[in-house]
Amino acid sequence: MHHNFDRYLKDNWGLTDQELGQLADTIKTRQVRKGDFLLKEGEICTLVFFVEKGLLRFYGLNEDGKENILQFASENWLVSDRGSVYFNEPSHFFIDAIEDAVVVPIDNDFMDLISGISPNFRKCNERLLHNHIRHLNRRIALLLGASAEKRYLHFIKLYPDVMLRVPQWMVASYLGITPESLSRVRRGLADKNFKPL
Amino acid sequence: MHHNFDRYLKDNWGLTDQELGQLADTIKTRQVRKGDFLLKEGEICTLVFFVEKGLLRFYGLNEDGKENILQFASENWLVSDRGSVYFNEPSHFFIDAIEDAVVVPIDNDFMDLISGISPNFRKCNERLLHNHIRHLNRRIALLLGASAEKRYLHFIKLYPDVMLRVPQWMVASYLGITPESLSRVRRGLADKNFKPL
DNA sequence: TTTATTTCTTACCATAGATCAATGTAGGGT
DNA sequence: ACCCTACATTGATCTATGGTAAGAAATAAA
Repeated sequence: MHHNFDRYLKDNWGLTDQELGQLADTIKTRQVRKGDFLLKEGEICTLVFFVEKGLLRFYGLNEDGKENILQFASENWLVSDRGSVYFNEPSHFFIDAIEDAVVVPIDNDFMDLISGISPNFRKCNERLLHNHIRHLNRRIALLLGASAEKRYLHFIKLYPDVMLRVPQWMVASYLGITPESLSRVRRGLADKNFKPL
Repeated sequence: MHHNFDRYLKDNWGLTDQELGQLADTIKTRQVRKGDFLLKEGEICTLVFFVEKGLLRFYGLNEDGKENILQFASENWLVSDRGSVYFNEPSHFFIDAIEDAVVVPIDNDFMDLISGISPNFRKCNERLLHNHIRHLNRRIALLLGASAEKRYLHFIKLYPDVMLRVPQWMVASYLGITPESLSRVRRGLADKNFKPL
């Protein structure tokens, strides 16, 4: 089962139905249960994961052992330590499942296969990378210059769906604050009669 | 004068001397004086700048009008709002010169030209993008989980050269703290007999 | 040189967010 | 129903960093 991935290949990587047919056999899915790891610190990340269903997180540990969530990935997102994949280096990060999930693991062979089959795959991939960079830049700008409340408001506007599916302490971790602080931020907003959704 | 850029084309974008010859005419340089802007908020960024000489900064303004420096770029670095270039969107950022500088502006035509000439240009560019993403991820992880002092120590280890060429308040802006705080952090380190360099 | 201008430091106080501890609440399993 | 575990809230206090203001030091300008 990988309908989402098929659609993704068409919409984002510019494959035709016919090209898709050629790949059908090579596409496997992988079941992941809540809490399972797809990547641990120190390992070399060899795969990019497409999220067919469920919700994953990409995070690191700081020196005090606290988790810092860099990215959430729900349906139709990619998640990976691209640096580790590309440079064959041990990763500093973890990937695990927040909900039971189904992912499509994409390895370099598969990438080569696609780029052989589909002429504009490389361009589409480049577009993804640029988009990724754009998001990271925005995130950095917010971390540098915006208060916890502003970052929270930005987050729920950008990822309202994720917001509803992850525990609050993970949102806090993504925002770079403690769960207690996030709770107070929310309280503050509620007092100013702010209505999420 | 663009020796650095020529070497860069060979070392990082895999061009041969011969291929380089074909491009020679199309490569122009641009003088920039301290304080001059290469990009302002609201403009669509159409160029990627290679820094032949000098030092630039890439930064944004938060709602209070405070500058948040996302990146410094000294000799042999690229600087640009890639998101704006790629998606033809108005940029949220500024690029200006911290020192008098010489840059090589790279437009999309030039990119197309290179990718026509050099077979492995696309791969090399992809490598750059991945490297960029890797840096941004590390930066985010630090902003989420490390103290001002840790971030500062990381910065001077990673960019000792930049450290010596920019005013301290810009380093502070890069770290996401005030100049006063950075001054105190440095004092604290000095008291613990920390010796930079 | 003298005078401006910018940058850096220091001292004092303010505040956002952290930490610790207690309580509340909801869902799952038995 | 009960207990258990995970999560969220709240209060009290603490700490890192921010804000302000003043002065020192460096740099540029006159």
